Amino acid sequence: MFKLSKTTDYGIVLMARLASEPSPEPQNTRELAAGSDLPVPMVSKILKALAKEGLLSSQRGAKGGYALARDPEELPVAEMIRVLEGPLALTDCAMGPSVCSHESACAVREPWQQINRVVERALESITLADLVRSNSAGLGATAATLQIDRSPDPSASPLER
Amino acid sequence: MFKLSKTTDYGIVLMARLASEPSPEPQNTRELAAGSDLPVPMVSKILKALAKEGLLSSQRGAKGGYALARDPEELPVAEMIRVLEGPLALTDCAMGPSVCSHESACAVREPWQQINRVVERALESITLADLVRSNSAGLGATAATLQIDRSPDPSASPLER
DNA sequence: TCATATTGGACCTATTTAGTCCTGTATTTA
DNA sequence: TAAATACAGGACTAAATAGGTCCAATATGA
Repeated sequence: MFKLSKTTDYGIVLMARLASEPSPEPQNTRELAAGSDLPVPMVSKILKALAKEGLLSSQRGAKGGYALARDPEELPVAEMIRVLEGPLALTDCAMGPSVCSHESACAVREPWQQINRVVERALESITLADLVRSNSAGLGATAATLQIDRSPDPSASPLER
Repeated sequence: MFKLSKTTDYGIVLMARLASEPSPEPQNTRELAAGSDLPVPMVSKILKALAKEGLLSSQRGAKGGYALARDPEELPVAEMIRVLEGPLALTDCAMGPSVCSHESACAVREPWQQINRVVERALESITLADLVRSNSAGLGATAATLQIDRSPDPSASPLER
């Protein structure tokens, strides 16, 4: 259905919550679940995954919990999706060579990879910090606009990475 | 897994094939399946769906088959995805109001909708004609670059719709 | 030592996806 | 008009994935 899984959706919500309430104390699973109105076991599973992949730091035992392991400004949405969802590939051929069996005969491989890059770059350019910022303040006013630049000179795009 | 279904993938490949070999004669299911190295029943199912939604015109009987119903220049990738895959919504909240039960409590609804718009616009700006063009010729050289424009003045984006 | 919390894993179920098959109907051609 | 061709519209199945639960083990603080 071309949408993110609940796991990813919830995961990003949880990360955003951690980013919006910065505190030295880690927050535990129950607190986070309650604050987001999500089932505890599900939240637990997701937090474990995020910690395993290094996006969260975890502390065990009493007073333990989870905290952001990285600067929200430096954590793109794309990376959270990759961790929770797998590689960012709209089609098989975007994952790499010789993944798709129809590769050699396929007429639209090139353009698909291009589309994939466009989407990926969009998700790469938005950080966790952007998510919580636009919420509390009003970045909603500064609309994010997209443009596909077909000019051969890529230096025209200031945000290109 | 944040990727398109096979149905959508195959569907766009088939559309591209029809666009790249423009002919007054409609092409039938078997021809299209053979040319794309895909199973006939699957191709049949997809073509039926595309015809039902008005993206292909169909002709029954001997010498029948399918043909493009619309100008490839005016057919964005986004629309093909919508027809085959459903609404273009990365998260529930992007589909519309009161679809997601967590809506009122959710802290990241706004930014998600923004991200969704960015991706959607990217897919909206690439047409079926672009797909077949970049293949045969070499639009691969004219790299599609993306930029998220955070300036409050949207008139800076020439391709904005 | 006890209560608290993460870790790692197994496990189950409902939904979706991919793919097949069959019957009916329209159209062309001989 | 009869036969062959090809789409239309279903129902149907198997496999994969997603969503969600639960438990035993380990680490930590009081």
